[in-house]
Amino acid sequence: MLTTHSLLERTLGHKKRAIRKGAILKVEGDTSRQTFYVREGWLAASQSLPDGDRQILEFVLPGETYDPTGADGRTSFVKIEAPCEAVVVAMDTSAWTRLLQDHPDLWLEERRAANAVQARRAERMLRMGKSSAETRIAYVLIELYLRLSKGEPSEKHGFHVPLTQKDLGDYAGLSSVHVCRTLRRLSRQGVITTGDHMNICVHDMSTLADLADVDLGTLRREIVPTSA
Amino acid sequence: MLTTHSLLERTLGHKKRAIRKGAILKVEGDTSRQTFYVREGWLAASQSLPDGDRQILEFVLPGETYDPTGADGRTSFVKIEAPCEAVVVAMDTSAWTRLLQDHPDLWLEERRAANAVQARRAERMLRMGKSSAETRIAYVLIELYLRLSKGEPSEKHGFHVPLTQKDLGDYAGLSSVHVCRTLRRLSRQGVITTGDHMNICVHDMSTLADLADVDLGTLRREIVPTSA
DNA sequence: CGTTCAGTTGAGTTGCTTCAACCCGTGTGG
DNA sequence: CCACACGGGTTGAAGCAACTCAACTGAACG
Repeated sequence: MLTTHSLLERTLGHKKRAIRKGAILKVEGDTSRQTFYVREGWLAASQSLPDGDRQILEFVLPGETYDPTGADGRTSFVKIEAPCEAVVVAMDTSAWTRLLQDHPDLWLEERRAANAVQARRAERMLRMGKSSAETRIAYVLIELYLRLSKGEPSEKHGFHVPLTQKDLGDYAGLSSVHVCRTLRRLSRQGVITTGDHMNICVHDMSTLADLADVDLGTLRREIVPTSA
Repeated sequence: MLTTHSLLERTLGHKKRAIRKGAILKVEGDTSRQTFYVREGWLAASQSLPDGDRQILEFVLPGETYDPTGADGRTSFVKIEAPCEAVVVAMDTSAWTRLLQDHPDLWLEERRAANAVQARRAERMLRMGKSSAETRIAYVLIELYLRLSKGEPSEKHGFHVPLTQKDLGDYAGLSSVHVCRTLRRLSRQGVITTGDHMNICVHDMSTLADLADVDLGTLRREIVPTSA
């Protein structure tokens, strides 16, 4: 089975670039038509209001690609930055598109990944529109956990989130102060513990799932692309 | 130029179905793998919380297609309903996918449409996360106006929204009561007037754009697919 | 040892929600 | 033909969740 990963490792691996924390890979409104593939670390795709408020639309995790092209096929309207150190491959979108058209397997895989992105945004929007801060944070933690553990459930449910609480707030639609309060409340309830630098350990996954209004199995099938 | 519209009108037109207002075309979690093409009227793709709260993710307008497939390639996790009378073509997603692979033009067109969907969700999420009710409503009105007028700016800026205020609220992330208050405020300010059954007329598009934190030209290029 | 950056916590404010009442146009059945 | 119910819109009042502002802590770093 040809996967995005194996193909890119073979053919484009030499183009990889190390990215510093806080680096901006692409600004809103430029026309360079790049598609990004993340090998290590995370990227954040965000959009901002004139007053500077930022909404993070998507985190791009290791092994994922992100094509920020807008509806005119030329311009990208999102900003892409690195919330932590990362290693990425930046490739020309038209080359990438040709590659996809030549490899139906790959195309299907990317189509599913795109569906997963849609589904994640949908779930997050649902909670941004209708749910409390506790539900939003619980959902975001579960989403990240599922994506990071890619269907291989670990025993400890511990994972590292290489983000500040401000970043997390910009993803969940909350202020950093309220992210802090909400994490503290979850931790006081014994659902999670937080370690240094946003190391999060989930102690009671089923309570967290309840808080997030989520069925774990269903959500996994919905938002984590299956390579099957 | 082969377009989705012309192709579907020729080959699939006979499969069209008339849909009654309030009809549910697809429930959350089914596996029927249908892609919808809307000829007349609107469809709404929504997702709900266990307690019944609903978030409308996308309106599907005449001439648009919508594929609700999730990340596992089988199941759809969104509900699709008709907020008003509609005429749609429901086709098998795998047939549709084959069609796309056989027609690169079509594929590109749909890819751009998908990019536009992403961009619209991004803009809406940005405002749901960071903006006031006034901004959210102003944005939604402009989004719908741009999509309905498809790059052909009309003089009068009047258009019909076949939705209840509850529907609009479920789209913008507000209660129906607050949608009402916000529309009244906009109308008191002279920016819009509202007629019977949600006939909306924008009198001061530039003020509305300011309220929405939007640049009209940029937004059009971003969220309205170009057939060029 | 001072500075900076992220997290934590308290106090006060506000914007949106909920609840509830009322209006109006439409449909419907006695 | 009138009575009534119903759905959707409008408005007021009250409550609360999340925000802002601000002060403090601790860790990291030159």
